[in-house]
Amino acid sequence: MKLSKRGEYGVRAMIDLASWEGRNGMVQIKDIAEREHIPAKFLEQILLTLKNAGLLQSKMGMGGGYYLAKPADQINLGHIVRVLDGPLAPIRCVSQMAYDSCGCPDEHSCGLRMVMNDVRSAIADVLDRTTLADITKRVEMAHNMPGDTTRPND
Amino acid sequence: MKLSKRGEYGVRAMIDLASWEGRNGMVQIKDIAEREHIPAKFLEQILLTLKNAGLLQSKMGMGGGYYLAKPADQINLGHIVRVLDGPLAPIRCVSQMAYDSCGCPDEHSCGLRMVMNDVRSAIADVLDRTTLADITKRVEMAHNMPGDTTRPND
DNA sequence: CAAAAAGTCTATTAGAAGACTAGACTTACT
DNA sequence: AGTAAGTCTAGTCTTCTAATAGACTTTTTG
Repeated sequence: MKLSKRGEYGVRAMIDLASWEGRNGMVQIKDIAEREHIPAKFLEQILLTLKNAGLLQSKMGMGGGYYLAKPADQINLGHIVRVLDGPLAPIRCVSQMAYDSCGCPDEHSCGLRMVMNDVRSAIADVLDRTTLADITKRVEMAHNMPGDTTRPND
Repeated sequence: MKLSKRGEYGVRAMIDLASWEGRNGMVQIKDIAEREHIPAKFLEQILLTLKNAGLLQSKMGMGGGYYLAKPADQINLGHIVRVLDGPLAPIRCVSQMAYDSCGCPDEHSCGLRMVMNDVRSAIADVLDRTTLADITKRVEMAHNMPGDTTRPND
């Protein structure tokens, strides 16, 4: 159940980009790489993928860089993660974007499928409802008031 | 965000085992392997792991086999998946059982961490609340009444 | 126009993880 | 003794991950 480095770096970069929205959001790869501690060449690939998926735009040449293709409140994390890490579904037989039979005799009465469908929904609920704007807002709040914003479990 | 084959096979096998609870729940590896279409040698390893984790018990020799170490309503899927696939957390900095710093300057105000913590909770909520007994009940119900028990998305 | 500063694109690679497979060994029943 | 189970260790083959390298294109600016 884990997010790859590509996914992690991609989301980090998008959050970084979102934080520059408004005040001329043009940002260079190497600046993001430095701030977020991401290998620049790897980040390059990731941002390109995100661009091809329509989530980013860019400008070449001096003074160029990347910027969000849409306002931060219209980009959700589900989209970003799907582009970089593939389907959210833990198992292909409950995925819409990459459905594949898991070979059980009757999907309708497959116990594993029922639960994994619930898991998929739970993940998608969180990720699809959370926009980059939501995150920058939460980060903002965490800076203002100390106290735990997360509760590690598991 | 995906479940490995080990995890998938393990859960399938446990559900299979649970369905034999009561009527002398002793089942052989190769029977499970056949019913669930799992390579027998691979399943062997998986069941052994599950046994060492205290979720299964077994008996050697003729007439032997595996059976649940506890009643089906006291075994939840979260436990099974953690044993076979490791932490549910998508990223190590929100995992209790395998915490590791993700290297961000301040975890308290890390946007990625906040969201991934929500995801972890969402996954754990589903998996930790669902027992093998719940599943066999749902499967039972699905057999009785047709109609969709799942709603594929994503 | 040349140089520099950006992004673009393709290929390669070292290592790890995933998904098995093989085979020898142990225990228990008949 | 023989057979039917589970136990345990190791090995293999393939795919994926996480980079890295390097050549190329576009744009600005001196």
